Amino acid sequence: MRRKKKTKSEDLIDRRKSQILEAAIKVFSEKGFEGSTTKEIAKKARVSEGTIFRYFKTKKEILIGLVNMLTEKSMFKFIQEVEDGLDPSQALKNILKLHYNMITQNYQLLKTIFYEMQFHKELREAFYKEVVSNVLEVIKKRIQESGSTRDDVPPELAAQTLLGIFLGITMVQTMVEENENPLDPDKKISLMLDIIFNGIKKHD
Amino acid sequence: MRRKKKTKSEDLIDRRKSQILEAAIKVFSEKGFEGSTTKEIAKKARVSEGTIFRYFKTKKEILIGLVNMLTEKSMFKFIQEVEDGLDPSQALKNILKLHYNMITQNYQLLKTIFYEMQFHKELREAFYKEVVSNVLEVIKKRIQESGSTRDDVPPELAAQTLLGIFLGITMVQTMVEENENPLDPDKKISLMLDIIFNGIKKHD
Amino acid sequence: MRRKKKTKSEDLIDRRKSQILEAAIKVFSEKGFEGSTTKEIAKKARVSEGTIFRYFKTKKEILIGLVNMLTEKSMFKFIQEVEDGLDPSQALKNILKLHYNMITQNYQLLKTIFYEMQFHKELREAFYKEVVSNVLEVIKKRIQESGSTRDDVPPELAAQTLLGIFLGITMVQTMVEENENPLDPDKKISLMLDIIFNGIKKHD
Amino acid sequence: MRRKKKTKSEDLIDRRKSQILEAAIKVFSEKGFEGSTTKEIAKKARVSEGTIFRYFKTKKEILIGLVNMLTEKSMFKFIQEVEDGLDPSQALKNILKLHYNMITQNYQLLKTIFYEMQFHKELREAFYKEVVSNVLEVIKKRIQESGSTRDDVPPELAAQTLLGIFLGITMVQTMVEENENPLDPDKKISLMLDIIFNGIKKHD
DNA sequence: AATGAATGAGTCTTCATTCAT
DNA sequence: GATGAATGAAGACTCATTCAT
Repeated sequence: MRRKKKTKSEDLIDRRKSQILEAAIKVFSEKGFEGSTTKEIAKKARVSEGTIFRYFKTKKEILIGLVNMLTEKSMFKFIQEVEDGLDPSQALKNILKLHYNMITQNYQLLKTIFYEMQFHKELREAFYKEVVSNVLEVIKKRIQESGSTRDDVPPELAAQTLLGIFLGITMVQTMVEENENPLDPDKKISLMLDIIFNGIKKHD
Repeated sequence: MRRKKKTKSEDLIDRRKSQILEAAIKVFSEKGFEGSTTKEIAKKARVSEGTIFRYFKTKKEILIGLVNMLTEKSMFKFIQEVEDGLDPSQALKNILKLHYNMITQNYQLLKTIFYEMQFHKELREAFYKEVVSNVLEVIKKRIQESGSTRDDVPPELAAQTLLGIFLGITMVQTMVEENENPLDPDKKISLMLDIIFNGIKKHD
Repeated sequence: MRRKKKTKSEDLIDRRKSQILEAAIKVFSEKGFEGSTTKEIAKKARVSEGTIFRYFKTKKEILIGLVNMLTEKSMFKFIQEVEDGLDPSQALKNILKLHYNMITQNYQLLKTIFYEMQFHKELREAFYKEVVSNVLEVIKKRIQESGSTRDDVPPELAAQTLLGIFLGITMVQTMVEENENPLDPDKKISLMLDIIFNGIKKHD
Repeated sequence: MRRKKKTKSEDLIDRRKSQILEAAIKVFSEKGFEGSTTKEIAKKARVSEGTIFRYFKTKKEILIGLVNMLTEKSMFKFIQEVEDGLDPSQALKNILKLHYNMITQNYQLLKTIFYEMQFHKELREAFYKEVVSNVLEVIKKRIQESGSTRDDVPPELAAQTLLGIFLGITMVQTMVEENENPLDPDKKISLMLDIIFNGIKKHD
């Protein structure tokens, strides 16, 4: 109960925090963590610099707040909401498709978070606890229950591989596309999924 | 001949540059680009701060110098030196194994380079020209000449996928391993390769 | 009305700016532009170094701000306020006397501005637009309307000559006086004016 | 004797010094004292930076060396060499014409010297002793012996005025010409001289 | 609670000067 | 004597954080 009931002032606090975090997403996405200034975040959030420090003790805390927001705003949660009844490989495809979009859409921010994780233990822990472990768990479950994966692949590794594949591919593609001509996103994702499921080897 | 013969002073310059770059690798790897100071690099390189700027006009140039070093020191070149006669999938495995080690060993630095690429065009271009395009080319060639890949997978995509898979997996594993127990690297890579070739789907 | 009414914060800004500019006058006058440090200006203005850069984006802007201050504080404007009814040569004398004092009082600063103008286009333009052109215009007008100058002297040249004479004489006198004994300023200016009007040639 | 006889090595020293000073003239003229680097002077003089400091203890000494060179190279001496028999006012005109050219030609350098004099006593003294006092003396003498100047003008002041007039006019003209169209130099100097001799007042 | 002016530690970078070769 | 690599002090400028209003 308590969880859901909030006093007015708590509400206000949350609103202010969100306001700041929304602004931070944009600024961090565009300029990275170090490249962003609290001044700019304040401006974009239409509050004063002082206010920011009322709600977040330090600049770093804003970034951590962002990670928490990611899950609260269920950017990742939806992964668990894919319907259950589906053909497993199709379900996985759906998951991955959504996942792909999410990563694509929040690519800049995620990159910043991923990067800064190296330097800030709190951030690393928050991100792992809030995001990674969930994602891995879901994927793992899906793979297992689909029953269609090879027996010699431990589900953990499969899940990690899957997540890594998506992250990495997205990164590389972003890089490549700036220099070469981009492929049709839909075709691209289909092919990637096909590769993941069937491998690149020719089967006769 | 002339190419290889260097004057004493050229040698010295190179040595100093290396000295600074080696230090920069450590510092950048540990603290990232923005988090590093030229002062600390100087200290670790056991030269004065002024000396750094004799050899690199700006801090950013150090990072670019690092990218060039990566190729010059043939961290990536070896890819082309894998013997030709091998069974193609085995050759690819060898390549990837080496590649994997390289990425693992320089993971922190690569992450920094990848990340900063967003903000520095020169770096982006240098890295793409020196590293990415080469890697992609080699992988593509290998995949093609192996003749064993599916016809419906464009080699470019396959190559990109491969590169991305390795980068992404490495990232995820680094994250995961900090929180869980690491797997045996050899087994891990074998499995990953297997996945890449054969996919995760069960074949009967 | 509105023009003159300033909000409190505008007032404060102006006060801070003035505070810094006053300090800058002293420091620049004493040590020149390059010889001055923002640190010293800050100290003399009793603000932190950071504050300086709140009000002036760069050190150079302080110098430009000084030029604007010169006119805003009507150090030069008064030239136009000399009464009109006077005997023209007397009016000019008054003008020049005031001018002389102003130049003398701000000699060091003016020298710095003059000098740095070589290297900073913005400064050159600001100074020319704000000061020189005005001065020249006024002097020219006065000379013309006095009707008492020779017809073969183009007013522009006469005006330039006048301005130059004062600047140059002030410079030389400053130099000379350090080594020899100074003359009575009033006598000096009278004589100079006389020379300018009547020339150095003996007329019988 | 000793004065004129120089050992070989003294000769060499002088040559090196000249070499450096010639370079310094160019660099200082273009970039001012603070804006110039010993590195650039060294480069232009085709010596190493270290060599510069063999011949001049400090950068400032180069500037002082330049002042001495000015007189030694008789940039100002010629003033005394104007023929004696001439009509006095014509002689003065010649002097001033030469003077004018000299100032014009070395304007940039002189400006730098003038400016830096404020901050360096040694320089100020050197310049006054070597240059100013000479010039003043000559002009004064000329004015006096011409017998054609007004009795109420003390020769010192007349001389100072003259020198100041030329310096100042040159400065102003340089400034003005950048913004407006330049006058024909010959006409300009004639007019200026005329003004100096006859004043700007109309004589009937 | 909110503001935004003020702070000052910390950054990259420059350059006169020194010194080993 | 000459070199030019190395030094390190010093400078302009930035920005997270604080605090008086």
